[in-house]
Amino acid sequence: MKVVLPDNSELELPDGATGRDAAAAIGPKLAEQAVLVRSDGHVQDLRLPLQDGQKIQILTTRDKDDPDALYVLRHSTAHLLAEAVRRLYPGVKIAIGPPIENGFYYDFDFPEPISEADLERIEAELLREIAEGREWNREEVSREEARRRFEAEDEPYKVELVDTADGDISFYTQGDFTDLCRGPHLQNAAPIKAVKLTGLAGAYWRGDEHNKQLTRIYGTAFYDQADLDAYLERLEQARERDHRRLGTQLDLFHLSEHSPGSPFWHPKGMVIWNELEELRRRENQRRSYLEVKTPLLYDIDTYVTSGHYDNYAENMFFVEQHEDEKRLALKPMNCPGHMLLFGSQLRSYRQLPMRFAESSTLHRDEPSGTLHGLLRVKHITQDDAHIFCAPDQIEDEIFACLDFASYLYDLFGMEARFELSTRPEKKLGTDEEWDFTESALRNALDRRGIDYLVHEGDGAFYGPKIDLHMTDVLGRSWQMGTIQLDSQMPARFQLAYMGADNQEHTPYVIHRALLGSLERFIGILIEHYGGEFPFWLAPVQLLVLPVGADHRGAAHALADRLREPGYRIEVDERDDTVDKRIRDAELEKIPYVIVYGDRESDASLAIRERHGAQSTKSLDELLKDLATL
RNA sequence: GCCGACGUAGCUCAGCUGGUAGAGCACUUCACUCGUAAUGAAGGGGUCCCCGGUUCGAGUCCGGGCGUCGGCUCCA
Repeated sequence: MKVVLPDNSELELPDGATGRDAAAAIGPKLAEQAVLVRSDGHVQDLRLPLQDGQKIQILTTRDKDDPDALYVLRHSTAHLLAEAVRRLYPGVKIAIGPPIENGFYYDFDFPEPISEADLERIEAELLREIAEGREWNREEVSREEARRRFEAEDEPYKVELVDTADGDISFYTQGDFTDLCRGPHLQNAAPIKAVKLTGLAGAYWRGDEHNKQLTRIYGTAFYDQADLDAYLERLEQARERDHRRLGTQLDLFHLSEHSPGSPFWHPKGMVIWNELEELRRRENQRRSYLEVKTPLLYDIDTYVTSGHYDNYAENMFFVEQHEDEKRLALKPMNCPGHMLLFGSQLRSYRQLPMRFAESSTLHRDEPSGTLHGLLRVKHITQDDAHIFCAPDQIEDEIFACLDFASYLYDLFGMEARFELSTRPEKKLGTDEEWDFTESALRNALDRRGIDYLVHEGDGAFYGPKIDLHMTDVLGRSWQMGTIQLDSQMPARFQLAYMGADNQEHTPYVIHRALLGSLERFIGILIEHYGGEFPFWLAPVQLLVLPVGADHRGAAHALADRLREPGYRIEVDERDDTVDKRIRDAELEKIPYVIVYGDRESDASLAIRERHGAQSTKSLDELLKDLATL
């Protein structure tokens, strides 16, 4: 048989030859360094036979940055971790240990809890294994055989995995440790040149909080110590951009135990907030949204009608009342208020689509342990809107929302990921209704030319949705905007509009927030820009820096001239050196510094941009240039 | 909510096996009046997260609570 190599040459091999045989046929060095076979984008274990005519690429330890090569390396390291843990902690049960982005983990059920201090000795044991040398052997076994072996070893999690695994079952063995695994794996442990155990966490078996919580050990591995060092260095740099750090450094906001999950916005942070609010208001207005304001508190009956009382009560804040008063709760979402507003008058089909926009404050009592800087808060302000429309208007309205969202994210140079979630198992409405609403969303996405992921079964019980996701500086994904189609809530509130047929009809409603919560959006925005906001968002846009005390008067006069058209400008007349004040302006990430001394006049200003680029401009030129930003 | 860690000056952090708290930056004052990333000196500043316990004595040890961080689950 023949296989095709990356340069399109053909390699003649005996029938049944494996990837390793192919590597050996090419050269002994390649055979030694090979880590896996890649074929049409799929990874394949070196130990598996090749097919006649198969196109193959043999990855080696030299492909040290290749994601597939790293994946295999880390997968094998996870097995070594399990071997080490089992040796050090008799009675431990092993669960599952896959490679993940940037590393791997393995889940264990320890007889006694362990703490981070244990990681050190586990890591030492793991390194010892590598130094000692390990080779992996692959074998295929029957389901019965696999089950028998894990039962004999008293590994209940593995037994469960065998029972639910589909396809053939394979085992990988290194040293005296055998694990159920699909592979592929390294030939031996020699290529693992750098390992670090990075963390310890609880994780529910099979990701279900009703199951037992296991102990997860995270780690990472590389083909080269320098790559591990570089990775840790990158992590350190990412922390520099963390919005929590920058929020303090740039004096934008702070969080306090006096009100967990509710940011205190400082004057400079508020500038960004207000600019976003202005953007929201202006763009909503351009798209015929109608701004409204609805109450923060509602009686329980309202939440019973909306369904929040039954489905969301544990996330809501209830207000203590005098005994003779109605019980009230803070709104966790704007929809009930907008339903009541729509229902307060008789509506005609001629008014549809009717788009109510509001960005008032929402409160959600998030589970402790889930709060996270600005990215997960209890005090939420969405750029929210509810669009009431007739069935034949849904697709166009969804399209317009998608278009609007793309406009906003483009404005910031952000790339959001779009994700469509379809009907869940527990749902209201018929399959025909879901067919109709899901296809409206898909059509709108396709028409707008948006690539999207599909999460089958992840929709809300009342309708399908499209979510927008962004990634924070540490690689974690956060939901930003959401566009949800709902046929249930209008009916629950008995909303109706008079149709052309003089009959009452129930409108559909689209719940949509595009930036999502302003708190979260600003958090992501801070990290996106690393604190270096574009001119229009910068809390302080220009700083005038008088060289000596004699120049203070002129500096203030200049600042007044620039403040007039609305620019945010400050004068730094502290008794410090120019160097010192330049440095502070740089740390504050102010876009423009104007140094003003004996050499300057309105006809000739010394402008310094962030990072040091200098130029000379007249005041008129400067004003003209700023107007284009 | 769950697992693990952490909580010391405005910020970043040090404080060994228990003996009554420290640095850098920031702040104030003084001198210097300065040309594109830190001028020098002096000074002020702390219920060591909270409550309880052990102890002659707790920032340090133990228990509980609150908050934060890394994950899990859940969510914008």
